[in-house]
Amino acid sequence: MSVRTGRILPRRFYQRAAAIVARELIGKVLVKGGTSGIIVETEAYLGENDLASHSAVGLTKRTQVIFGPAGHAYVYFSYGMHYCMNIVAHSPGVGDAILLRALEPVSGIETMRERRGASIRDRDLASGPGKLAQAMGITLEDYGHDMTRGNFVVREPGVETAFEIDVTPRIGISKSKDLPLRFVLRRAAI
DNA sequence: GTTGCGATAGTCT
DNA sequence: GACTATCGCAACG
Repeated sequence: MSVRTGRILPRRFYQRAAAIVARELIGKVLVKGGTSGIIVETEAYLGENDLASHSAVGLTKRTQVIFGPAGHAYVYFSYGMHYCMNIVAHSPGVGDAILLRALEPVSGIETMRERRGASIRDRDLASGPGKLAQAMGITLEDYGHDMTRGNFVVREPGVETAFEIDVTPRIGISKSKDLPLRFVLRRAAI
């Protein structure tokens, strides 16, 4: 099954504040190899002044990429068992990033099921940060990858459709938890 | 449908 | 040595 998609999002798309990029990533298509999915949930992390952000601890070996140029992948290992996928935003030195929290699978669904488990339902294949990374086969090997090149990119959707975006506080953090920086594609009423 | 909890390892203090 | 940008399962209703 082939799925029509539009152009790769250019570097300048990412060279803006994380909150704006996070909102505009909703409805775009994450593509890696033969797998792809519509981005339906993101969170913005705002750099050094945002205590919930990894960049708040400053420049370390782990956080180097967040302080680099926009449009690169920041992947980290969490809770001893999950990878989480972020894309760096804004300008070098700022430390902005967007966490990709959930996808709606589009293609390569059988590949995703091989990675996630044979009995997993489509809607649960990538319905969380750790699940998204597992379904797409994202690991530390993707740390620093340029998301405007290669076979791991974000594209415009093939067909533009109207949708609404809900904005809520971020999930699973203990600091700065009240900021409205989580963006969710609102499913059309069935 | 919901809530509660244990697993597990890298990173920083 | 504490903490974590999580998940899946088990128990319940």
